Amino acid sequence: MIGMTHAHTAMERSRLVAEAERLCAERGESLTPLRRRVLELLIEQPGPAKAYDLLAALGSEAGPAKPPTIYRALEFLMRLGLAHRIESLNAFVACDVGACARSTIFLICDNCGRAEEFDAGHALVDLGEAAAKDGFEIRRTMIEATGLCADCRKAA
Amino acid sequence: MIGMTHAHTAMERSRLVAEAERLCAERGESLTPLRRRVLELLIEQPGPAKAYDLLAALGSEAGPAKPPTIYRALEFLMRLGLAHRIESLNAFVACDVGACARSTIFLICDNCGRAEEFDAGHALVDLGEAAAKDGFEIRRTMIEATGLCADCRKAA
DNA sequence: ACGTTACACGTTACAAGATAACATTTCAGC
DNA sequence: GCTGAAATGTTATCTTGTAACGTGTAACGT
Ligand SMILES: [Zn+2]
Ligand SMILES: [Zn+2]
Ligand SMILES: [Zn+2]
Ligand SMILES: [Zn+2]
Repeated sequence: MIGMTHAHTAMERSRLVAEAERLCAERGESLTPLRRRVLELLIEQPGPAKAYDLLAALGSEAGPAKPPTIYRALEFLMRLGLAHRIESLNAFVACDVGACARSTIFLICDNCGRAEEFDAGHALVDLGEAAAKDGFEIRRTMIEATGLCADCRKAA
Repeated sequence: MIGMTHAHTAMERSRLVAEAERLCAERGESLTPLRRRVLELLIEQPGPAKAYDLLAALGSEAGPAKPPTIYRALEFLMRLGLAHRIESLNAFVACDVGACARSTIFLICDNCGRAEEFDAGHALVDLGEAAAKDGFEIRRTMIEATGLCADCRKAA
């Protein structure tokens, strides 16, 4: 179900979309109406969105859109770093910090289901160095931590 | 396809299984023939194994086993930390370092597909501290990094 | 203007991954 | 032997993701 609450203010939302426009222009890619609509849907979500829920939300009177529609749009957005896939949830989120192409860190609340995109400072560097000692060259790192968010901790 | 090569020597394999026996005894859980067989299958794999490939490998003349069979065994093994799920691959591996229940780090080679379980030292601690500053209490962390393993780097 | 190419998007069909619900077996403890 | 809990078997279904091919459209060189 695609909810009514919003994770971002209207101002933040338009900032994110404007930022996406700028990035696409810079890269010579086009943020078509469909892609833009999917990005907006993602931004409006209070938390990670499932592909088939997005499909339903995209749909018209003619019924929900077909799977390739949404997966292609998501692939595009992810290629530019405008959206991320949360592997442990099979769900997608709009990038909250500005087009991370290589590595992402999410803190996922077990209680409310929200996913907070996070900048871990040195954690990534340390991991890269540790892996290098082992001969492994990291290209991309995905970190998904689960636990309790600040709000849910207060509530409990 | 479940291959013929082995990621572990026979000695390592029996050590891992013996370790699993010990852990189950300690926890009052039982490593039934089925669960043990699935663990052995995982250990024999050269890399992450897909659930349906394990099913086929489990199968008898009566055809492949049914999905719940393998998913239940995997759930058990994962609950004890004897197996891990690699989210970005929808695949499973035997634990290589001894029953990690809370957090795992994998280095996944884009070229050969192998997944190396890894101990990242301070990376996890740093992440936990950084998240705590944000009010988030981490319970479990999953890290999946992709890149080139030492072998594939040499080959290239 | 015309064909060509590249790209986005539509549509159908299917593959792959996972679980719900209920039946059956097994075996320890009474 | 009976009973209850845990493990396993079985059927059906659900969710998630892709392959393959067709259609529309705009830019490009001729
Ligand atoms: Zn991001
Ligand atoms: Zn929460
Ligand atoms: Zn482990
Ligand atoms: Zn490799």
